Amino acid sequence: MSAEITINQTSLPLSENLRAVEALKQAGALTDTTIAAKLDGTVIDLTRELTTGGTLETVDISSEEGLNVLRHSAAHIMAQAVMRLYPTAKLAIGPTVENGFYYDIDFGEEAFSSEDFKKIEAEMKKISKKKLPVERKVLSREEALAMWEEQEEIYKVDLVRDLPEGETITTYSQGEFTDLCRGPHIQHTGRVKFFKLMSVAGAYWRGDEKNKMLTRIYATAWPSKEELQDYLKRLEEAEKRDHRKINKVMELYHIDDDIGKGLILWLPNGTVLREELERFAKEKEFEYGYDRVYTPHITKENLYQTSGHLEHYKDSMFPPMKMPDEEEDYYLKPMNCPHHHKIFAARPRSYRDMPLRLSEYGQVYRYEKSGELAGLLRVRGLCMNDAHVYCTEEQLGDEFKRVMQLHLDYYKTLNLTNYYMRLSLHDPEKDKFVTDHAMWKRAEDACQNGLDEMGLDYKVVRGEAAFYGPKVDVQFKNVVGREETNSTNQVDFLAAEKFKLRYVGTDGKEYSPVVLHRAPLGTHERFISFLIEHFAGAFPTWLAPEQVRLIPVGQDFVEYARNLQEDLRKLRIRVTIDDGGDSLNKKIRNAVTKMKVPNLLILGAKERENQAVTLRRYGLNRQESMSYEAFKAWLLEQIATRALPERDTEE
RNA sequence: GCCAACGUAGCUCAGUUGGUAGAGCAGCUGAUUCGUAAUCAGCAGGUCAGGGGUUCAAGUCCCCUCGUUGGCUCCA
Repeated sequence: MSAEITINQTSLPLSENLRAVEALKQAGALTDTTIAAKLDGTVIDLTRELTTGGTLETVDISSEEGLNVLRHSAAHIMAQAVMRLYPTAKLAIGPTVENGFYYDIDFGEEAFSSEDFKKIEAEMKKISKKKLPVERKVLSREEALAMWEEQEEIYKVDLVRDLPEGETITTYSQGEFTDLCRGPHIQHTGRVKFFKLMSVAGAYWRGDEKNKMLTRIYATAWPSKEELQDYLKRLEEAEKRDHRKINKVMELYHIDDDIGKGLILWLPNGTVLREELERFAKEKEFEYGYDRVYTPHITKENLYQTSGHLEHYKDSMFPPMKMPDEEEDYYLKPMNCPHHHKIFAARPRSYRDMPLRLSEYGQVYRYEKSGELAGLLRVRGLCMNDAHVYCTEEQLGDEFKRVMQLHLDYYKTLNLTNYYMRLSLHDPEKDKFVTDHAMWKRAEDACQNGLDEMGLDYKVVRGEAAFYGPKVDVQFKNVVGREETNSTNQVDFLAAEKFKLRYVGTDGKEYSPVVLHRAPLGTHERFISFLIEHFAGAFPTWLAPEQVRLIPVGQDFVEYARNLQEDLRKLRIRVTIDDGGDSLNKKIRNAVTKMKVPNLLILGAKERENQAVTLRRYGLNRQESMSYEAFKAWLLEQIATRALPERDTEE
């Protein structure tokens, strides 16, 4: 027996309708496993939810979940199309991901590339047109194994073998195609009409480097043509904001083959961004009671033996430098921590020194694998907004919160909101972590309580902690959807032991300090790549490589412009004059579309007579005439307060 | 590092079945001196990433190297 529940809107949660299902069930009217709910024309099999014993109240199929079902079904259709065209291919897994889905496939000896997308899409369209009904079957473990073994679907066999005892094994079939799947699925293949194969990539079976590399096909699917087109349009728009694209026009940095991949040459414009950020950090850190230090870029081997980095992270360090007349090797430093620890240990410390906060924009080098490098996002030479806070265990909670507050200050000034916080705790099962569980617990509580007391949202991840302690990472999603850690705040109670860090307490006895590692502004490289995309290159005045551009309407007014330029430069304003032969229109166009200069001053007879300027700000439609003195005051205020750009329309 | 794709002028890209390189923008020169998003004309610019091979002939086909991109793995 089967039943269908019909609702009118995709966006409407199903819980109310599900209540009705439950009522029917209790009345004994529904006993079979083929109950389906109709979701805006798309029929979804709710069997899984109904048969796994969970209460129906917990199943809230919002439109987003409906999309997932659609996409998962699209993955099946793609797999079916692939099997028709490549009968010897072996299927692995095909889950949904944000905005789409993928399927991992072993094509064996056959070469596969995006050239083949067209014929797969054509075959998928055929399958869709046939409106093949999707059927669910429950199999015993033996039946399932026998079926996949016969078809030599080795990955499916592997998957079935790994299913936990007692798990119901289900398959979904459409036409000649059957796949191992939990469901739920749409009722027939005709529901999937709007899809596009996006890219092909390699992926290790089960995500393990030692396993065979399979071919992963990424694709997207949507309920309507409009939504599909919208999505593709959004991707296109996002690509325009890609920091590598904007860099080409704004000339911020350069990577040169002769210098090496992942090694950044900062051009004058990019250097301004670095220096302004650094200035900002110095001011903030001064307010928060940090002391600045400088440390060398290389160090003797022994230091990294002490720190444990040579043991844990040797692979991502540049190889050692052999010295002709010294026995010990030198390394380029991959992090600043040990250097700062040595500053702490440079003289005896007392509780009166605590908390000691040492900060540095520290240059480090990491030998990232070549395939992992990406523009400014992943590089081999990076400059870190680093600092270490040495405090007593009693101070830990407050210091932790203070660091988090510093993060929030930065984000507020830069108008960053597209992030989430991730609290990484240790996994007691794994031996990667030190064994002092009481210590871990105290440190983890300090973090968690700190976050809670500050009312911050965060996600807890077990087993992601550093080997020396728990941490809070702030994850940002960049414009093309890649998620990266941009800031970090880590508790370290191992450093004291390793580096023999001690302070004398009020009772004259020696104690170990707790160390906080923190980098709210991450590294210049990654943070700036993120800022370029965040502002789409149209930086606030305080950060903009070019803060003001003077545009005389004709040659007669160049001299007036020069006078203003000279005056503004005395105020440390980054100002240029466009005195070229272009038309006024062209000059404005250049200033707006290329460097996205936040402030343009149009200078002609009117302005010169009144010692005035006409201000045209980036992103604002109106422009304003004012006295030069008034403009200066306004500009300095903008810079001093690190004012955010204003916009007339959402970009 | 692995899988795949790509690499033509500073940038964005054309370049048919192999017959020895082309446009727009940028640059330079000249004219224009302009009041709010591209003034006109001319000039110059390339060992087609590098190396090897097939061929009478290679930007086009094959191999290797380097680099870039999308993923995977990694990310102190």
